[in-house]
Amino acid sequence: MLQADQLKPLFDVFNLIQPLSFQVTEALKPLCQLRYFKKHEEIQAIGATCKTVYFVFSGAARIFYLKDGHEVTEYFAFENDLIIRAESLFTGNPSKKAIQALENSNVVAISSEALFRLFDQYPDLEKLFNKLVQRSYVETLKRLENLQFLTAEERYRKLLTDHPEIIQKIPLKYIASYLGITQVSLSRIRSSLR
Amino acid sequence: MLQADQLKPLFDVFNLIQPLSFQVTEALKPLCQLRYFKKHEEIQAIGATCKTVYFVFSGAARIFYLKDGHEVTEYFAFENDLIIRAESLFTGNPSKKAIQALENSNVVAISSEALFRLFDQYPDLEKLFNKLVQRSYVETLKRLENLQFLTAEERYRKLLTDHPEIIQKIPLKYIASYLGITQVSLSRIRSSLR
DNA sequence: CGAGGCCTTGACCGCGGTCAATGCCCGTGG
DNA sequence: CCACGGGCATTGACCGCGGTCAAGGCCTCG
Repeated sequence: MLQADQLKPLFDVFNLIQPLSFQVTEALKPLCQLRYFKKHEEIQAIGATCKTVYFVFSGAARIFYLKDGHEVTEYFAFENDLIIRAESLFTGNPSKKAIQALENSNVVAISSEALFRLFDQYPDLEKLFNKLVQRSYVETLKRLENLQFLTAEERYRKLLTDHPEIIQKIPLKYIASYLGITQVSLSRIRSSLR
Repeated sequence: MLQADQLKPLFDVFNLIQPLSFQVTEALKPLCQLRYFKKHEEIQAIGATCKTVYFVFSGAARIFYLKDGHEVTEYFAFENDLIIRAESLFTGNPSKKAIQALENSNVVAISSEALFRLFDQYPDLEKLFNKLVQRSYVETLKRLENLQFLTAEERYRKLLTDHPEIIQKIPLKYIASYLGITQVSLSRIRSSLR
């Protein structure tokens, strides 16, 4: 079970995005399940409909899907990052994507149904959720621009400056498909930069 | 000025996404400005901060930006489609993107500030807006997947089946950059399919 | 110490880019 | 009405980025 203030760091982040009253915070806490996953463990499987909103509490995770038999990584999440498979959560369709722990991780899991049920009572909670979604959307738009008109090398350099934590902590094979290239090409790009 | 029920078709679409009470509808109407743009006319210029939510009432429009001196099309909007430059509207930063009419078009323009001010009073209006944003987000995710791991030809074929209206109505030079390729390559792809 | 996963490197090739010439369509003015 | 000009699409020649296939080195872990 949750200890009294175990979730405080996460709630502090929420408050920076959308100030939450004491009441809202107390209503949200019981929905937060802290779950532990070992490195490489599956947090959600391909084919499940997304009915849970996750936050990385400690560790790291990724969203990936299968394309012609090999894995394509779509998103990396670190501490306090939101993880949703929007194309399933917002449509109700089963997701083709899986969520996997990349390190031993603690993850906060919130039932989306229970969360959404609180929205009428606590508009600020709805606002928080929507602001988080908006941030994800803006991030996705940036990635789209990069994929649309940068070379593989430019995309790698941009990742180096914008998200050095990814380069440091994540195996190259996952980074390659995230950048839209093969492991082999990424390896060549890296060696050409030295 | 707006005639009595001129906006009805658009509001009908809204109601399918999120049912709106008579009161909400009446509160929203005064915010809706119907504006006319000629083909090729600029609806919003590059550099402006996005403070307006647009809907295409009739006609067509696109969002584009400049990359190394030439235009990259990011989005096409047709009847009843939402147009926002999310990366500016949600961050408050000036947008590097422009909105342009592709045909003689009627566009519904809503001040985002005025709209957001109604949200506390009319939660259903906020829900409608957020559902529209969620749809845009899901669309963007799909485009990202396509760009990440389909060939140019596969992306073109997908556009043919998913959005034939784009192929029919939009000049190829705009479609090319939307697909992440050059006009020349698109031309070759098209000829190879016959 | 062996097995397997991850990264690197080499050889080769094809998709899509650039540059440039040509054709086509359409609006404008003589 | 035709002549001209400009924008859009097509086509050809050429090239380089990034893909595939395969071999080899290096860790980690059993």
